[in-house]
Amino acid sequence: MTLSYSHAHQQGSGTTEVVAVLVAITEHTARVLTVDQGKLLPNGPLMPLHRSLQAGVRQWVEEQTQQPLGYLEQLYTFVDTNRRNVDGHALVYVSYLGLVQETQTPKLPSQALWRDWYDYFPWENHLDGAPTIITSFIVPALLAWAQEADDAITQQRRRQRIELCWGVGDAHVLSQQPPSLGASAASREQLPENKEWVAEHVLLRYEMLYEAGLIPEAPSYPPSYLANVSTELPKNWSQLIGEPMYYDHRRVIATAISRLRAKIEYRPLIFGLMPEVFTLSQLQQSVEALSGVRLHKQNFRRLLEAQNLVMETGESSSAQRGRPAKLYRFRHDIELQSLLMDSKLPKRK
Amino acid sequence: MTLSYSHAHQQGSGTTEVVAVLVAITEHTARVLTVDQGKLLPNGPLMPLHRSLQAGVRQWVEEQTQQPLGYLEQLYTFVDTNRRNVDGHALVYVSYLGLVQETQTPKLPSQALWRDWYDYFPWENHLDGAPTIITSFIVPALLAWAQEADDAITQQRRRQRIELCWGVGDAHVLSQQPPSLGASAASREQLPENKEWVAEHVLLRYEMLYEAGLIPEAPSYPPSYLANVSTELPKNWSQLIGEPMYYDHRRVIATAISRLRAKIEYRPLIFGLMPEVFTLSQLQQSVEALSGVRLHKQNFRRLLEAQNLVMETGESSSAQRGRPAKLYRFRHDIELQSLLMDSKLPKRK
DNA sequence: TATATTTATGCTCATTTTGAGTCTAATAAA
DNA sequence: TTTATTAGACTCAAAATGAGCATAAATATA
Repeated sequence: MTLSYSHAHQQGSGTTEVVAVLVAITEHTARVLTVDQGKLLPNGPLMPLHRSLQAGVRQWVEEQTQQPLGYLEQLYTFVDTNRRNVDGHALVYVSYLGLVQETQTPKLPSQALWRDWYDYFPWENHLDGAPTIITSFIVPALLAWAQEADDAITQQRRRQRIELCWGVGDAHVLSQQPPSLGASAASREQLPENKEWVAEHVLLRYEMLYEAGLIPEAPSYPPSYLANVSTELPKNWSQLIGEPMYYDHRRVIATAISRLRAKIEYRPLIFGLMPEVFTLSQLQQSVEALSGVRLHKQNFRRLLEAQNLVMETGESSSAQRGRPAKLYRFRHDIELQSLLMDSKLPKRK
Repeated sequence: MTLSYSHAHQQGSGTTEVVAVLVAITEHTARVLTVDQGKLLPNGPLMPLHRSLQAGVRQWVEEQTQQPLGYLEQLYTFVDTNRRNVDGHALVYVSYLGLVQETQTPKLPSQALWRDWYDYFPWENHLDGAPTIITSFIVPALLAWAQEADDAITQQRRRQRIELCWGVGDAHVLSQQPPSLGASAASREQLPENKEWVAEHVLLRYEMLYEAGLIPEAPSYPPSYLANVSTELPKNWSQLIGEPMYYDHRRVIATAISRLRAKIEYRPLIFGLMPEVFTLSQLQQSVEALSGVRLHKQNFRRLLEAQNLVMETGESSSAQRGRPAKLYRFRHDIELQSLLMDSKLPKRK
């Protein structure tokens, strides 16, 4: 692991760093801003001159990325015991989620780069259905990991976790359930009867892969237990499993996506990512880009209308092929309400 | 402000501290564990030997309070620029929420003390209806604060915030709306028509009081703007507004209550606060103690049943006066599911 | 020009969830 | 035995949800 310019400061006396996950949506794609060839998030030490953590984040982000950032929210605080200051104190880093409007993407410095966030989490993109990698490789590998546990209770618990996190059908099925009595009826029930995919469990899924040693950042990667069972990682596993990052920055992104996907369901955060005017379809596509799943169009509109968050501009857009869409803007007069009010989104289509 | 034993360590080179809000429910009352005469939360510096933040919290809490703690979750990270180490770095403190089971309350050291959390937030207890202090003092004082703003827009925004945070009737009413055309119909609508009290907005409410300079911790306390208007704080304001704490520890508790009230709606956190066996009424009372509002009994039970989180023990309890209640215990076989599954609670009665 | 294709938008309908009420059961205290 | 009190079963209307059909207004293509 090479030390990049952006964290060469770790030699000093400070032990606190801020790290930002900046999110924007361009071309219907959710992106995060990275530095150092996509291997790091914008970051910097908290310094005595900073009057708050937010101030520290804003200063470093603007310096490293020339990006004006609007909404900013604290995510989580990590400790990295592998990086210590001169006194032996471990590095503490406080992560933030920031939202950037599509239009506000000016000249970036050479080190900064917007990356599709699914480059880091390929399994989280269900816009065109569930990725095949889940059922073909991830779940089998995880089941091997479950089987590798010492006691039967841990094994069962791991299988349950796999089931709930990855929305796969009965874990019993996948873990060789003995053929039951009513053969015909039973085999019907053993069809790939998928459970629910919960979009906001991004962090749980990442942490499970990490724990199982299936991603390069994990200390136990590559996993040794696969040798004991019939499962095997494919040759191109390192591509399939997404791009690795330095330190735990990929986990920080997972935290950000989780938070964003969860919060967008009941707070109109999407405000912070849209341009001034937009069509309802664009709005929906943006939400879909974040959540990674398709939504039911009519219900999406019904909910929007009920919440009274947007207003027609009177104009319409013929940018697309079919019938021109009305243009809308957010109602800034209810800005404050929107921060407090619950505002739900429809379930997936 | 006196320096207590528990933070005499601030002279060293470390800049990171952990602070814990430990919550327990005893006698149907939600309590937090405090040290230093109820003026501080258990806290301690993060040291090089700690392998994680959690480890640091557990070590300090157990040392200062002899309290075994189960569930532990990170809350928020603050910076205190008033406290700095020898190198001039501001103190960073990471706060945690911990849940303690009622039964596990052993001998406390002399400095540790369980306190009713509504001692610090009297306005948050709506178990016997909305406290009179809200409409009689808090809201009038806040409206005076709104009026004190420079421009009309800020004034209106503040009134909106007050309305949404405190569930008071139309801000128009309280802020002298000009008499409308249909006098009789209008006066009807201007009755104390209460809006919704949102239990989980604890932090927003605390921060508004802080911003308005109405609580002792605020730098601008006591507020000067009250002289300009007819409103006046009562003599015993300092008692009415709850007990102050050192630093921002009261804000940390507000953060904890907010998180707990919000999360209990969709995660069965209440697990971590109950004894092994309990009646459904006890369970409901515990939830009510946390949320500060009464719940609809029948709907509470319906929801519990739907989620299948508890099972009958077969026995029943005649501890109370009326009909004996069946005893239940949590289903530990679905422990993991419960961490993931959504589990909602009914709205208030 | 006619027709298929796209996209936007309005409307319906069955089902589930929610809020709130009534009624019965089983005990202790009076 | 009566009364107060708490537990717990059942009902019902209103609202929210998930999923579909139908129509409108444009573009692309035959």
